[in-house]
Amino acid sequence: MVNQQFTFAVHIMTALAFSPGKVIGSQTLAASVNTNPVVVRRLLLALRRARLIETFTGKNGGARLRKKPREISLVDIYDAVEPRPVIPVNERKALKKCHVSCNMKGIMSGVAASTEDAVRKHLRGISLAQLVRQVPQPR
Amino acid sequence: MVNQQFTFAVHIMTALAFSPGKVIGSQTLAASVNTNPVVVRRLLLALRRARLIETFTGKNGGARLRKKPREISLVDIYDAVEPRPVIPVNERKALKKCHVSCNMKGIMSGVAASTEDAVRKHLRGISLAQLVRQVPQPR
DNA sequence: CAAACTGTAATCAAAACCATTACACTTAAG
DNA sequence: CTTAAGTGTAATGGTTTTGATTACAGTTTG
Repeated sequence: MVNQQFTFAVHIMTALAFSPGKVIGSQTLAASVNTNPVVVRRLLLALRRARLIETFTGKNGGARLRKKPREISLVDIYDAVEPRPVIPVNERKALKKCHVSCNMKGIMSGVAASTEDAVRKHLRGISLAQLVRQVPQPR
Repeated sequence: MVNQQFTFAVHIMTALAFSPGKVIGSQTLAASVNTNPVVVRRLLLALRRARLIETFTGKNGGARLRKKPREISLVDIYDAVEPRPVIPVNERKALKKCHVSCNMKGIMSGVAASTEDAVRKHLRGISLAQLVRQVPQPR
């Protein structure tokens, strides 16, 4: 399986959205995701850079959403963690005497870019609020 | 990200489409992609399984398209090589006492599936003929 | 001041990828 | 019918990517 950072980040954001206003530590989040607190902290930094959350150091520190779940879409999270492109372009050098080889990089770049757009457009249509709503709420 | 198999396969198919009816060997294709013939042959097998090409063993062997480029879309190639999902779901076991943790797998599965659909739908709209048309034709 | 955190660097191990070697089998051509 | 040129396929190896872990300095609360 490839790069779970996006998956982890969505999990973290859903957890934060599930406890509105509450500051949650990386330890707790890591337990929910079932990974290491350092892995979580690295993602929290990325999410903070994207201004989706704020973090607090020191005792009782942790993270909290900066926007309402309704105002956060999955593309925001996607952009925050900057995963590698869905379709990687072959960067090796082309065979000079081959027309196809010489043009494939440009052609595939187009395919890769439009596919990336399609993914981002799709993710833009899914809000964090929608995901939180799918968690049974026994509160 | 999807691995380069899809990218390689598209390159191979474009090369085959560029020389209609001609049987091309894995050596030649490998040179165009700039990879190893064995890598190409493995992809050719996948493309054959998907009935997109036919292959010939023995001297002057190689591969050839079974359909017109206009009738082959990138999703056909995508399905042939079966890349890993664009969004991997976290398969680890959930933290029992955490509602979010217990439901994330289901929630992310939905996101992953719909994203995969979006990618496939996008690729369905791109034909091999369109790609070949982007190769300058000095013939 | 002590306890509980974050921020961050460094290191490790496992997994994913692709390249490569090797070789049996097939076919075309002389 | 023999040779050259291919495919089909397994096995192995090296590199890169990823995520886990350890370590520790700095921050904040009580």
